[in-house]
Amino acid sequence: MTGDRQPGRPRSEAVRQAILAAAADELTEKGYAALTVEGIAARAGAGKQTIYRWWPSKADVVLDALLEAAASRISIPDNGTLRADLTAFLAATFRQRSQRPILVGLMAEALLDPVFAQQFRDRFLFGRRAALRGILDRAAQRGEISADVRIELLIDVVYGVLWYRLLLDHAPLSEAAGRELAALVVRAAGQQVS
Amino acid sequence: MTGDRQPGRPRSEAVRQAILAAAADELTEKGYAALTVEGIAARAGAGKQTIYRWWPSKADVVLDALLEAAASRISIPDNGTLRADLTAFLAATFRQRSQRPILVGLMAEALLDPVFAQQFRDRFLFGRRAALRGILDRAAQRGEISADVRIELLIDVVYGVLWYRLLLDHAPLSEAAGRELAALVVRAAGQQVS
Amino acid sequence: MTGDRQPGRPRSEAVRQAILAAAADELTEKGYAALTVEGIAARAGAGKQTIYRWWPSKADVVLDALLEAAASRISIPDNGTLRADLTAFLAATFRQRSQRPILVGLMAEALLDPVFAQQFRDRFLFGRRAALRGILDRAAQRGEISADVRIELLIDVVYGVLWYRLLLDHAPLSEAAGRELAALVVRAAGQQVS
Amino acid sequence: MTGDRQPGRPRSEAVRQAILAAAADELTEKGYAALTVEGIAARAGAGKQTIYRWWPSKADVVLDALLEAAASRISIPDNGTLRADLTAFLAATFRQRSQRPILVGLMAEALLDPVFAQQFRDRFLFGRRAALRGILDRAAQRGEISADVRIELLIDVVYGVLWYRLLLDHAPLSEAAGRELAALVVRAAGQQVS
DNA sequence: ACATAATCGAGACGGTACGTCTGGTCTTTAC
DNA sequence: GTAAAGACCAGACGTACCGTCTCGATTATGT
Repeated sequence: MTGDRQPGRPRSEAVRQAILAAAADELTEKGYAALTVEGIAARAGAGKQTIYRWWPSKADVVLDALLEAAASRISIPDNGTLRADLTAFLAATFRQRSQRPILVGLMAEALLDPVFAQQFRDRFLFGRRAALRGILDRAAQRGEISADVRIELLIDVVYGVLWYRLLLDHAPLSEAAGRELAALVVRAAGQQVS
Repeated sequence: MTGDRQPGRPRSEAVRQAILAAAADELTEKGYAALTVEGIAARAGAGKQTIYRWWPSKADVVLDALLEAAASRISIPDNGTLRADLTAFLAATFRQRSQRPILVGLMAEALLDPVFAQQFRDRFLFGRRAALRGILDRAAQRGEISADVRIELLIDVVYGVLWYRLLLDHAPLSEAAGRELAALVVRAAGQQVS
Repeated sequence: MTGDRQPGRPRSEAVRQAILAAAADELTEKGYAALTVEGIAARAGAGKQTIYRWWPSKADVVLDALLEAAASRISIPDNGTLRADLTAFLAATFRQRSQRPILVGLMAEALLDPVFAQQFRDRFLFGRRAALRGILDRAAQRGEISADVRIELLIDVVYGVLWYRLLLDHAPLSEAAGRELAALVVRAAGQQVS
Repeated sequence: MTGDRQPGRPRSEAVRQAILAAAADELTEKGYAALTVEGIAARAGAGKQTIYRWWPSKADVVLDALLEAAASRISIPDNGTLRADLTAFLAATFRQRSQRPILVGLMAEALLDPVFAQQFRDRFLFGRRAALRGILDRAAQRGEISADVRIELLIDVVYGVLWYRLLLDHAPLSEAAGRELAALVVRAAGQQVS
């Protein structure tokens, strides 16, 4: 009746965390582009093989590190109006500016590697979309969103602008920018005049 | 009007084009991630040094190849209404789907290399923004855009959605999608009800 | 008697020998000047890194290959007279004419690279001198060498003539030449008339 | 009757000397191994083509530079005895120790390149041999050299020891060493006891 | 004067090998 | 079986020179 265990030495949780921590440290120190499996292993005091055994690529390690750190999730606000909710959501999102290099690095990786791209979508991006979808769904129930506007498109608009600015870095991701974007989405979602 | 030439053998235009063509070929055959300077040189029948002499990185070669090919620019439509212009513009943009791997590769590079990022912005992205801005400016003169909506934000919305889908590949970039996006932008740009 | 081994995969003896063999083959096929680390690695089916890990330069690889092959050492003859010993020694030395390109190549390298020069002296040339010194020491004990002739100078004479001809290639290194040189050394070593 | 000149711009003597001087300078500064045609051309303010037009390799440039400098030849002494002449000759030779790196470099080149080797022999080494042969021939006429000793072998002994030490650098090339070598050659050349 | 012809500086060009770096895999011993 | 260590094959990196080539400019000879 004992919980069936497979034979052999069990995976070390300590090692796993050491690797994730090492990845995070290397990242903040040198940036994503200079990240190497070799470097992570060396800093973690781990063998390269140990990393390859559990993660298919360095991007997956970083993704795990990101998800590990993202325990402090963005809370989904509920202020009664779409504009207020959106503004709060964007402000909370923009506040995590320290994650920018990580997000940008992972996106670069996803662009170059379709296999990782799916991981990134499924384990990270879709989660964020779901949070936003919650806000918009509630707004729709309140009648704040016109029937002929697909909510998925609104999500694309919000995250599209967000990522586009994250990548291009041509415009600020300030709280004011959040307010402006929220206003635009509200306007786009609302009823047409005639 | 002085005809002063610098001394030494002049740069060979034939070689330049051979390299750009080779880069384009390698790209379509193997994809951006598998692109190497070595491979481009070999296919172009050129020395590696010749590439490094004129381009700081493989990304710059690809960018030049892209710009060279983009002689057949997207024409800026003028149909009298914002919705029609936008729909035509997006349709024309989406039609160049063969460029997707190139664009995605270059964006990945820009994310990893800030120096190249500036090149990419200045020589490519800003050019595309300018085209779109032309359409929106005309609409503004016609009074189709509310005074409290910044045109730059509308550009971010259009290209944000476009790039977000290009990168994520979670939604189609079809003509129907173009129509839907155009409608949304028109709605967001238009006069508020009350 | 402790069986302590250092951790990690041990160096592969098979690979070491494959590299030395490949070096020897490339050498006889193309000559020392055309020898490249790249070529050796390719022929040995080894990575370049593996060569650089264990040898500082291609010359050191060749030197090792030479020493490996020189297991069949020149035996030190003992025929009772200096003239007979010297003649036999030189004949044995000259017989290894196939080594000429190797020796010449290594000497060229030693001339251009002081670091390798020391290796070459210590691991090869001094060994040969020692062999000859054995012969001359025995002759000295027999009283065949005048007290006012330094044995080291005699060694320089023998190997000086040998190398000078090896390098210049202006006179044969035949058995007859060996006899003539032996005779001259005996004469130089012998007692003065008055 | 004018010395027929071919048409076209004549070779510039100034450039020729600038190149030889540049080669000599680079040599003393960086050593033979680090010498490059590119470096010589740059320092001389000359084009690479100009060098390749007149010299087949960098070694030939250096050889010309050496011969140019060797206008101050070693005078052939005539003191009446072989021992005195040889001692003086060797002392004069050893005194030019500054030439060591050049000689060693050229010898290395000759070892690696048979075509240059012939140049080096014919234009330099054989000249030196001839000087020594003059001394030995005179000694032979005076009866100082036994009939059964070939003069060419004696030359090999002298230059053999000289080059061997030049290359190996294991023993000094001092005036004392010259006296010792001269004594040995005299002894070897002289009449046998019995 | 003006063509002809060879030289010169400059530097681009196709190549080749360099020595380094990283990626993934494999082979040890220790636990 | 997992882990650290580190050797191994593979192959691209960016650099350095090679020897050749194409420019414009220069400097002579032969009309």
